[in-house]
Amino acid sequence: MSARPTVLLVEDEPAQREVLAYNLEAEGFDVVRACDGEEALLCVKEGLPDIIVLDWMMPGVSGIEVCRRLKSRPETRLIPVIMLSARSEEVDKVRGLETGADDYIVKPYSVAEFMARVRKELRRTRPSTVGEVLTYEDIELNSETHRVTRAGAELKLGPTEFRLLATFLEKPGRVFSRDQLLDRVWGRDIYVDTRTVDVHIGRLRKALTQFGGSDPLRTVRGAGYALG
Amino acid sequence: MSARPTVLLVEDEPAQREVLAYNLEAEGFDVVRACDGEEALLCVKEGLPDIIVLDWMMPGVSGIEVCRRLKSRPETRLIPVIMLSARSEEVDKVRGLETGADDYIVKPYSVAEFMARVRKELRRTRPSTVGEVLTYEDIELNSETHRVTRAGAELKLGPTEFRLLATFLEKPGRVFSRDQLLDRVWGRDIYVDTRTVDVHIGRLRKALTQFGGSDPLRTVRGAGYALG
DNA sequence: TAAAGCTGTTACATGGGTGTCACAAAAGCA
DNA sequence: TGCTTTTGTGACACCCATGTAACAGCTTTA
Repeated sequence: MSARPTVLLVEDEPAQREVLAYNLEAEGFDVVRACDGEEALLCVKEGLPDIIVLDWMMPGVSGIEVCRRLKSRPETRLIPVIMLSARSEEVDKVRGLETGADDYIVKPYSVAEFMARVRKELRRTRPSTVGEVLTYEDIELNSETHRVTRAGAELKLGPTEFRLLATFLEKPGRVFSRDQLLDRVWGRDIYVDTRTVDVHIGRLRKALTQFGGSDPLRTVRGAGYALG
Repeated sequence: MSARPTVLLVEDEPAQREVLAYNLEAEGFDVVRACDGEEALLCVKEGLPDIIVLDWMMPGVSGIEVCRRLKSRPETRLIPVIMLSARSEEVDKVRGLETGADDYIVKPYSVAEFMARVRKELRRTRPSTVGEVLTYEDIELNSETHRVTRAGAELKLGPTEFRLLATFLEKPGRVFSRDQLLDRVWGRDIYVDTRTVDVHIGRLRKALTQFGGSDPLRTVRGAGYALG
């Protein structure tokens, strides 16, 4: 599956948030940041993350409430949730787990401990994540060596096409809207014309079929693109 | 590699120190003693030990400071460090781990436990750190003699190029970003311009091809560099 | 102490990747 | 069928990432 698991990091305090984000990104995770409960729920709706790190105390919708809602919906129930809290009382811990959180970290904690917990949860729920090779049919993308092959032949594609293909390979079959692709491939704060996506899809198609083979990309009119 | 691994034992209290030294020597280790942080750093500079046992509380440069310095330098980063401390508070433990210590033993401990931890760290790190010869195709790097050859001919390269090549040789094919290379080759807390990596890549390329042969380094546009 | 070697920075050339546009083609819709 | 909307794609100008020479500061060596 995904070589870059997506972590939804929900923490209202900027300093804390960025420290964790820095370490997660350094380890190769895609980090989606959220500052409060409402934003968190929105992000989950946008694109399902592979794991959620949730601060307990937040303005607005609290972490505990977010967790409760996620765990009560079938489509989000299986996403592991790690709760962060400043309170160490056993009572809180119990309540945290009762809402369905999969793990619970009490501040202060070391970054090493935090990373270990995240990896543990991901190992538990996505054993296939450990491999860094994404495949779909005869297409292989190795994110470690940055090489892409189709039916054994190496394909030459630019950085943008590479990330684009990687995005599709993470969730084969899923339809990505142009805006979602811009977010994931180009970056959240980049302003680029939507049609640029079309052009790069074209380039990716050309690259994927340069040695023959059918076009694996599907255009979903009015919605976006999908792999397979 | 030496049949007798060298242990650098840093402990200011003589009784403690001699008990540990006695047991280490009985098990066939070469023991180098140091009474404080400054002496410890000097010993490390003299000749790299295979493992370091470091007392937390010491006059002058503290154990935690010694550890931090060792872990921030590429040439000493891989030496395992075991911290000894009388404090068992969680806070201290966290701080100890954040400095990069590989293990942490809280006093009082049994000698058997101590020896077990030392053996464990050596088992973990020795195969890859001590006297290993790294190869890729016709390139050979001997970390013990600090010599590099290609197709049998000895290459002359500077310290930075040496560590750079060693980094690539540890994972041939893997793409390292410039930031990752700065972390691993220069050191985590060194601030150096990213482009410096490019220059040293160029120097390494020139060194590797000075007697002919193709350039084994691959530039991955927008991502970094890789060997092969 | 001088010489040699190494390092990090800067500046400049260059080539390839990028985004945008315009128009063609296709797909929906009435 | 005719019209509108959406998508495919060739062309092109731009500019950013990379390669590299030059240089000054620093450390090591003779």
